[in-house]
Amino acid sequence: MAAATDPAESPEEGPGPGRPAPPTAQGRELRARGRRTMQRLLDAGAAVFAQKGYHAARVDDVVKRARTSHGTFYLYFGSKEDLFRALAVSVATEMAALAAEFPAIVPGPDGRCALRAWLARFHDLYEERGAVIRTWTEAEMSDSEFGRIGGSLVIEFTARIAARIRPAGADLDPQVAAMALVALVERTCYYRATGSLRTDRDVLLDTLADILQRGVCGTAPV
Amino acid sequence: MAAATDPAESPEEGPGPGRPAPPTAQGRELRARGRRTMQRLLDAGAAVFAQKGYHAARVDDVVKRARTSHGTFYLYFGSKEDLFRALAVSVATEMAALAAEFPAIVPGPDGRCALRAWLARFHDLYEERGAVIRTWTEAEMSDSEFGRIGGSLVIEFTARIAARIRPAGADLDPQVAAMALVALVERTCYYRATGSLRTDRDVLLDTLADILQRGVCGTAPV
Amino acid sequence: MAAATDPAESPEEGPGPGRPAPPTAQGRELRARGRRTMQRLLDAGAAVFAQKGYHAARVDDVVKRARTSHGTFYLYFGSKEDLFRALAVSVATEMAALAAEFPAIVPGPDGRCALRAWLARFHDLYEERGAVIRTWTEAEMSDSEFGRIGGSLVIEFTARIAARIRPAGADLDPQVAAMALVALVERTCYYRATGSLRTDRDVLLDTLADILQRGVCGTAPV
Amino acid sequence: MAAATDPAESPEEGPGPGRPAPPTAQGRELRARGRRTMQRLLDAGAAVFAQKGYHAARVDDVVKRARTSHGTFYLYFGSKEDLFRALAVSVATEMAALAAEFPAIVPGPDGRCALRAWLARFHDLYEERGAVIRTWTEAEMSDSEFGRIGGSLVIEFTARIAARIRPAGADLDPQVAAMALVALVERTCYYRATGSLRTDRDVLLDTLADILQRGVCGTAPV
DNA sequence: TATGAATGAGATTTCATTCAT
DNA sequence: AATGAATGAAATCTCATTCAT
Repeated sequence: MAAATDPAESPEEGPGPGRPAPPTAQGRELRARGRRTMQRLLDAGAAVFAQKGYHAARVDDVVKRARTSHGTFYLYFGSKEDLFRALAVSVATEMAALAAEFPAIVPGPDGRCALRAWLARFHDLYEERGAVIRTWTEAEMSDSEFGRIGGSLVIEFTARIAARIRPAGADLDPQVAAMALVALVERTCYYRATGSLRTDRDVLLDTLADILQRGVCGTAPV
Repeated sequence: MAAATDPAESPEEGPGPGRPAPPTAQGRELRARGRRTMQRLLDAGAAVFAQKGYHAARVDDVVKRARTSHGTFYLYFGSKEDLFRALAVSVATEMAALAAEFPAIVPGPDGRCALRAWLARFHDLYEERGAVIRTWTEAEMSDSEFGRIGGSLVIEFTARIAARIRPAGADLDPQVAAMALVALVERTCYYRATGSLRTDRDVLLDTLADILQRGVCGTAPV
Repeated sequence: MAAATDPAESPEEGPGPGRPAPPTAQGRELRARGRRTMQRLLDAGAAVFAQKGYHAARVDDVVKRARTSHGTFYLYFGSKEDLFRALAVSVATEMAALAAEFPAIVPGPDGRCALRAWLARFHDLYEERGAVIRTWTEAEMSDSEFGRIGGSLVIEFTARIAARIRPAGADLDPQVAAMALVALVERTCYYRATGSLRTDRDVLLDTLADILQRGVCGTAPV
Repeated sequence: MAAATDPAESPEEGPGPGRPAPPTAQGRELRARGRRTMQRLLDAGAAVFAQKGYHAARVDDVVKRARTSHGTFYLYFGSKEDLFRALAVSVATEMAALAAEFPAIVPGPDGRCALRAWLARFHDLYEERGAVIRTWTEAEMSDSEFGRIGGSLVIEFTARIAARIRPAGADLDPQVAAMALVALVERTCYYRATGSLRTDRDVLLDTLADILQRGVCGTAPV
């Protein structure tokens, strides 16, 4: 025989409505040591996700690689998903910045040069950080939140590119053309990163630049 | 770079809105073997909760005592809390039935006899199933749902008793008197069950009957 | 009620016999700052235990509320249990003092008046400090040491009351009667404190005084 | 595309070399009822993998949707992976057949018409069966066996296309160009299938045909 | 005196697979 | 040919306590 408890619930410490949100250290100020540990976890996470994929990656793998403990992991990240999100947001930010600098596609050697330079930047960024992006594709299948992040990244990335394509390829649907461009560039980099495409970096970049300039402008380069 | 997944979600199998609710076997039809296993888990749960209390009880203790596995446990109960709730609801039902049969408190030997008989039934039920009730008191402190179950049990139990007390103790507040009665009877049985009160069952019952009859009717028995 | 002693006087009552006492600051001399910190921890502990119960209370909750750190907590208390014991001993002391002043239950308006005054003191003490007692009930279940403290608190408290009841209710078993009295008073205050019983303080006290005087003396009050 | 073979003809392609083949019914002769059950499992598997992805898909989901039991599942498939492989091999076969019919990319309206017709076939096949391909991408990441199957699917598919591209785009690296083509077509269909790209089917096909014809031949269509 | 960081044992829960009928 | 029940290894996460400064 029991009675109702006091309904009053920690009024001054709730970080928001709903569930109390795990007390991660991400919001707190961190000392030098803490920042180092967190960075070790981020690096280890990137490596493990890249190697095994999101689902097969074990928190145990991450903490072993970061030479720390489970307890410490959960001091900095509320969950495996939380760590992944931190990595993903960081990559998404860099990607958005890159998209903002996409050059207008114009005929001629100058246009080709600018386009190739941008493609090189994309390629190198993808080579360095693409593991997270590839993992993303996997993670999103089952998880709803990732889907939204991932989907909106593609959409935003594409929208920025579409804005630059418009003037050039007047007869193409700019949204579709931009999406096609993204598809083309992202997947070829993906194939090269995963080993399906064994080609020299410069050959790939040249080919992509050619195809894009021709495909959008409808002219052979020079 | 990823894109949004198909938002369509298993349309024909959702058991309700919100979270999908763990696929416990409690709703399903069970064969003889399954029913036996479930009963073993219920019995083991009652014993372990009684011995260690809700928080200290480990699912591991329960499955060991029921000679089965963790996997099987979660086949029948969605969580430790779920098992406890099943036990609690069962006890609450018995308690409510007992409350419904509370006799009017009236002076004289017949009234005392009926009252003592009811007290004996309560005492024996408490001795047999009280472990869950005691655990309840513990569990409710931290858990909100239990609080509601427990609180409403006390309130309902008390209300039924209050209805029977009214005619007799005209000068007492019936709600308070009923609550006092419940407090008195439940706690003395509790003290006896936990060993704080080392008294013969019959002495306890006689004393309780005396105090109640006098306290409500204001007359010495006989 | 573990013959309650002032914690300041018993630096040797460590976590158990045999083991070395934890290096807490409870025995040491404390400067003004230290005393303030310790008091903050005690206050925070009382609040958190009351709100969440013993098991659900986190050391983290306590140190956050006391605006200090984990490290500091363990400077003053050897463990979570140690903090709770400090609070419990303090309440036990007050309870023991109150029990010592329990008035003999006698018929007539003077007896009723004295009884009601004592009940009021109990009620108000319970309202202020009862949270620890309620938590106690929970902690008892799983922890053996508390069980002994808690059980002996009730036993000692009851014994003191039993000594005062004897003359009055000659035909009742005094130990049982005293235990019944404790049960009745403690639980009704509990129900009121937790919200199961929504009654005016004075109505509750009047009803309790009536029931007790009648129940023990067998006479209607005046 | 792991030189795709009809599963009915290859009963010996077990779970791996060395290990004994699981006692599935895939190699056995099946009566009408057995074939129906197996088909139900295949259909259910396709649906569940498409909806949840490989890792998040539960054997339980599959058997529920197929209205059968776990026991039955393992009568027909040695493992969850085994079911997925059966689906994948079937899709791979269709894809290989489609690749074999890729038309040479040539300038002019006839070339464009043939190209567009092939793209339409690809698009519709992807719409119908692409869920498995998308899942593949996910499964690849963590599982080594799939990695090989998936990678070789792309490689074979691309090689077949490369053979047809060579004559046309003489100045492009044919392997890279073919891979680019595959990337472009597969991903845009993917984006449309997953909802990131909301465009009319015909607009997409027209744009793709334009880009490809221009990109490979370097001429504006007509 | 104080503290942020680190720890790791141990708790709950999941789910592919096997068993017995 | 079919199935409900059982399994247990392995995964995620918690939190009282200790450490290093």
